[in-house]
This record gives sequence, structure tokens and C-alpha cells, in this order.
Amino acid sequence: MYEQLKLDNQLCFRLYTAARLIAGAYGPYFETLGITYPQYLVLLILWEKDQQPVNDIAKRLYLETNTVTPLLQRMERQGLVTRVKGEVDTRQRIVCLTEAGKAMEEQAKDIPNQLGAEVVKHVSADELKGIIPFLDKLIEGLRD
Amino acid sequence: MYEQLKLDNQLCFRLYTAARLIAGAYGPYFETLGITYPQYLVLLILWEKDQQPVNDIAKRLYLETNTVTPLLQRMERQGLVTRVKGEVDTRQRIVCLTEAGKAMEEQAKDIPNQLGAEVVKHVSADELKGIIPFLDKLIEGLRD
DNA sequence: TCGATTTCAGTCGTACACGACATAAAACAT
DNA sequence: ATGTTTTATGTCGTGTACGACTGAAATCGA
Repeated sequence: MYEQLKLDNQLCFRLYTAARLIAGAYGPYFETLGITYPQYLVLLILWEKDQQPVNDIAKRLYLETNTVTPLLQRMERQGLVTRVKGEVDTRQRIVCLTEAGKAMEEQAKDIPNQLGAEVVKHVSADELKGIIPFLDKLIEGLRD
Repeated sequence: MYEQLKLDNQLCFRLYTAARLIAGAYGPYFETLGITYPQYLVLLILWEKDQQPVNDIAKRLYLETNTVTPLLQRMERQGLVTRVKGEVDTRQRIVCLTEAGKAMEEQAKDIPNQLGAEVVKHVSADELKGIIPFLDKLIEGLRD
């Protein structure tokens, strides 16, 4: 039995599990809104700045375009966004919020704090603050 | 623009991204072995203790059985495990390593350290140590 | 300027991940 | 003992994720 092969010694497993469980904790909120976690991330990006090409959204999420494209197509079917041909660069597809997509920001604005309250039951806000730079360095380092 | 809705203020997005990027960093190693990241986790569990029912594996990974079952079926097709009916409780399916599955432990034993060396290029080993209890508390709290 | 290269978005195939549901077997209650 | 409930596993449908690849458009290079 190699010590380094124990599941409990794997940082990666903890990250993978924590990410899934937190996404799961968002579940009830997203169900109400009729969206999923990755769709929520796309909305966050578009609420910050509307009308972005697929590529910018994908890069921001560190996802491949072949993941983001179907995701956006589903969001378009649900009436949250539209995808219009770029005028300057016709290869691009510019993703724009619909009125329904814009309106959802009001519905979503309390979600982070409610989730935060849930999380802080288990870990202190200070610990939470400490984790952020660590994850940022990790992400930056593995970005490729 | 609600401050709490900025992507950069979301802990969850960092966890989600870090988990995906680390799993991606494992990619080349797994490709050599012909397995995936979740399959690797199952192998870790079985290398610790062979012959476990589906449910124990699922609980250990915090996954649903309807995720683990197909995963095990694929691993069976690849000749890494067998799934035999439980003798005490015939509802159970006991998952057993094949010789190929056991042999893979030798092939995998250096992966964690090699990955660790990669990660430590970007974050110190101390920071890494500090993150573990945080993630454990988070996971325990959200376990449900 | 025009052929080679790169970039943008997309399709396709495979593998998770999970909610809803199904089925059989074990455990429980009366 | 037998009907009810719970448990273990599984199927099915939907939605990510990503590698390999494609087609069209922009860019680059000689």
C-alpha cells in the first residue's frame, strides 16, 4: 500500500468533491430560476458586460468553446440570450442578454449571500478569505 | 451591478475551476494508463481495500450510485474490475480488482508525487497543507 | 496580393453527474 | 408469517466537459 495513493491524501479529490457539493448547494436556487450552475456562470459574465463573443466567455470560464457553444444554444432556446453574428469579425458570435436574461439578475442577487451564510456555518469567513489567493495561484499556474 | 454577483467574487467558481484544471493536469498520466480521473479514484479505493460493494464506493466518493454503476461497468469492460453478486446480501454487487487492475497500482504509484511537484511550482507545500482542513470542513458541512 | 496559417465557432463521440424512477431483496412490524 | 417499508443497484433522460476534427473567415508572409 503506497501512502501517496490513499484517497484521503489527494488534494485533487477534495477540490473535486468540494466543488460538486457547493454546486449541489446552489441546486435549489437554480431550480427555482430554471438554470444550471454553468449557465449561472455565463449569466454572471454577461451581467458584468453584455454582448461578448463566445470565445471571451469560454476563456473567462477556462472552458473549451465546444463546451460553451451547446450551453449557449440551450440558453438561447430558454430565451435567456441571443447569439448574433459579429459585425466586425463575422466569424464571431456575439452573445447578448434578452430581457428575461437581464431580469434574472434581480432574482439572483441574493443567492451568493444566502449560499455564503450556509458555507460560513461550517468554515469561518477568515479561513474562506485565506483560501482565495491559494486557489488563484493554483488556477493561474495550471492555466496553460 | 451587484458586487456579490461578480464572477471573481465566487469561491465556488474557483473550486470548480481548480478541480477541473488539476484533473486536466492528470490527463497525460491517465491517458497512458487508459483510464479517467473518476476511474482512478475508484482504483485508489479498491487498492486500499479490495472487494467492496457499489454503495461503499459511491459513499466514499460522495457520488450517487447511478453515477458509479456505469463507471464500474466501463471499468469491467476494460478488464480492470469484476462485479460479482454479494453472497450475504444478494442485492449487493461486490467490486473486485482483476489482475490488470491490481497491476496498475505499480504503474500509478509515482503519479501523485509527479503531480505534487507540478503543483508545488505554483503554491508552497505549506499553503497546500493549510488548505486541506478547510476543504475537509467544507465537505463535511455540505455532505448532507 | 495571394497562398499558407491561424482563429472562431461548431459538430461528433465518449465519459461523467444527477434527478426521477424501477425492481428485487432484505429488514421490519404486527 | 406476511404485508409494508427500506435498501441496493440499476435504467433513462438531460446537461456538462473535452479531445478530435471541420469549415469559414481573418491574418500573416513573401
